[in-house]
Amino acid sequence: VNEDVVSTRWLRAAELADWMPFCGVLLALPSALDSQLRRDSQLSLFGYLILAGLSDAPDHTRPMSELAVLANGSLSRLSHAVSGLEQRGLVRRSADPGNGRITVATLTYEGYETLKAAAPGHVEAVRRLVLDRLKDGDLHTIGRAADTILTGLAGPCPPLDANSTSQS
Amino acid sequence: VNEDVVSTRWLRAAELADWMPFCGVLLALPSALDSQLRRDSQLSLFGYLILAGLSDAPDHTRPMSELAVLANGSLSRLSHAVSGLEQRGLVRRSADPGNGRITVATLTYEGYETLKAAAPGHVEAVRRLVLDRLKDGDLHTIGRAADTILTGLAGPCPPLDANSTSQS
DNA sequence: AAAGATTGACTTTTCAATCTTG
DNA sequence: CAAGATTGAAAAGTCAATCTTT
Repeated sequence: VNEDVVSTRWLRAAELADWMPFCGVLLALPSALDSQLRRDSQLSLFGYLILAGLSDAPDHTRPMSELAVLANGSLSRLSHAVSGLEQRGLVRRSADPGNGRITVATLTYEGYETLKAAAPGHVEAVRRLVLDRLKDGDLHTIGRAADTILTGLAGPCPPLDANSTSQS
Repeated sequence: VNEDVVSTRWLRAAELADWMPFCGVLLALPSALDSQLRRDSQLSLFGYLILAGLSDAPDHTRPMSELAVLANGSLSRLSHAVSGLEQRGLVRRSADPGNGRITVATLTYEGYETLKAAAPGHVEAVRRLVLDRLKDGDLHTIGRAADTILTGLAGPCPPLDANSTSQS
């Protein structure tokens, strides 16, 4: 019993049986949503979230760092992505009048139209791939759980060293 | 009320409130797991899944296409990734004796050792970031739901055209 | 000097084209 | 010609270094 399968050695079988499909969804669902958006709207999922994040804001405008959090990406990733959207005329960048070190991004008219055009297809995909497949109440359970997980993702994940020296 | 926020126009508020954090986890959790593995074990999450997939197989050997499914990636992505692992001596490729068009990947001794060394830290991260934060039963609910979603991800996600012409 | 953001170099992923075997 | 797999070029993402404003 000591030369067990590595991937299962440290997770109990019951945990593993639930973690593995979840992990699969984690890896495969974003790709699927991304593909749909690219195919039907020439927009990445990240790009979509950027436009959506701006559309929610007063004046369709937000500081970059705020937008990065909304779109679940690093500031650097956002900056690169916004450069692309800006070149396509979907977003405009400008310095915040009140604070020179803040850059705000603003949704252009075309950006808004692009988002409006992309939304139905994206939401349809979310329904078809996720919402419609869940049993009643599952979405809510998942939503609450996700909220909790998200909180934990803020802090770093320290390496394990002297503390949990698991026996072999 | 007609110039509503685009991102919320097509999902009911209750759905959105649960979908948004889930979407956040979808985007941010893989990165977090990836970072931990890269930092502590010089392995990507995808690379880890490849090694883990092989470690589960008889003779530590699997056809590429089988491995691609296990690791939740495309064959092309797998091929590139295995090239990297092969150069580092963690995996070996060879033609299947029984069927010349099948390439099988085999875990080397070093690959197995690398996986063994990486596993505790990875599993610890999974616990810390996910499992420990879930309420009793939530993991199982999520696991079942994920299984269902995964099934749906197999088929394509057709574009929406003449069918669901939503009113504005 | 720290916050906010950008940049460039490097790595990873994707997409379409290709190659090889059955 | 279809299945299994690889390749190369282009796109996207990550990381560390940098720049500017406070």
